[in-house]
Amino acid sequence: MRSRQYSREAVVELLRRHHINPTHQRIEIAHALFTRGEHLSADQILALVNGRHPETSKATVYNTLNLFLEKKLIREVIVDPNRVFYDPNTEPHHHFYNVDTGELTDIEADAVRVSSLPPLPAGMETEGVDIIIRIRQARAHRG
Amino acid sequence: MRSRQYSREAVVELLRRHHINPTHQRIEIAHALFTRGEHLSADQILALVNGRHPETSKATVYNTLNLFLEKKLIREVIVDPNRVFYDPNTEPHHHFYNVDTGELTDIEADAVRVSSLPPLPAGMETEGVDIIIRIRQARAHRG
DNA sequence: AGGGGGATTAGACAGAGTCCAGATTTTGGT
DNA sequence: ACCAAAATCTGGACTCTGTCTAATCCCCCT
Repeated sequence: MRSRQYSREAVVELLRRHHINPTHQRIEIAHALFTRGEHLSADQILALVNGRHPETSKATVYNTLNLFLEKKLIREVIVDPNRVFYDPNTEPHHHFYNVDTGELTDIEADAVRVSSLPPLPAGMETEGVDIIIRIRQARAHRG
Repeated sequence: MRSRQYSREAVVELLRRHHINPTHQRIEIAHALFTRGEHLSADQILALVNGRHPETSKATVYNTLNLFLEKKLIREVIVDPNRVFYDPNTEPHHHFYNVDTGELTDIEADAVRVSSLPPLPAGMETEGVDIIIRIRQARAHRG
């Protein structure tokens, strides 16, 4: 998933597979997320897509990201109180969160084993398990 | 931790133990959190504290909660993109998050076992591990 | 060419949280 | 008790993320 290069055609294909009508803006937004392969905030995406001169409005970026979420093309990561990160990697996986820098790093799902999940409340089902390991510069390495 | 009754004196004692100067407002805010024993948002706390007539400003509620966090009297739970929840339980534990209702429920730490933590990036140390199990009404039980 | 529906837009709006400068309370020394 | 200094609290303006709305645009179909 790391920073693979996606052609515009490949992105169109990807959108189609997820039943998303591939418009210009949607292609650009998906392209930004998938070729970067990184966790990006809506703001960062807005900036990326409008690199040289404005092409896509704020409203469209938000609409599109929510559409992508709904169609399960991407995932959201809620870890920073200030903003949501969007993650092009929908495989089950977890995250390191650097509390000093705000940087997010993937942890492969099978690098962590969670045993003995507690019983769910009656009539409930699991939608997903998020594990966030908050890390920081070790004391010995700090000023 | 569930909804124990705290006297004002007990709260003052608690604050002192955490090296927090116990002012009126701080006592009221801590009292609200600890006798409820629940996850509350800043907004909910503001409303609770100002029950009958205004006593504490929004700025003070935010300042105080951040002070409590710093002094590790409480913990924050980041799970809802719209607001932060403050948790009076600082024992290691995890959460069920009902995505339909926004309700948070504790999971005792030893009800979950995480084995084989991946290696941390060099020079980093763990600050904490948050596990959030997102749950919803099971299909069979939905409309 | 004309019409219809989905997509996009700018800008107003909403809500959480921060900042600031002035007012108030607390503290400590005498 | 009194005063000054320090700490705390306050309202209100402000910022930032995200949503809403009404108008416009674009594209396909006939």
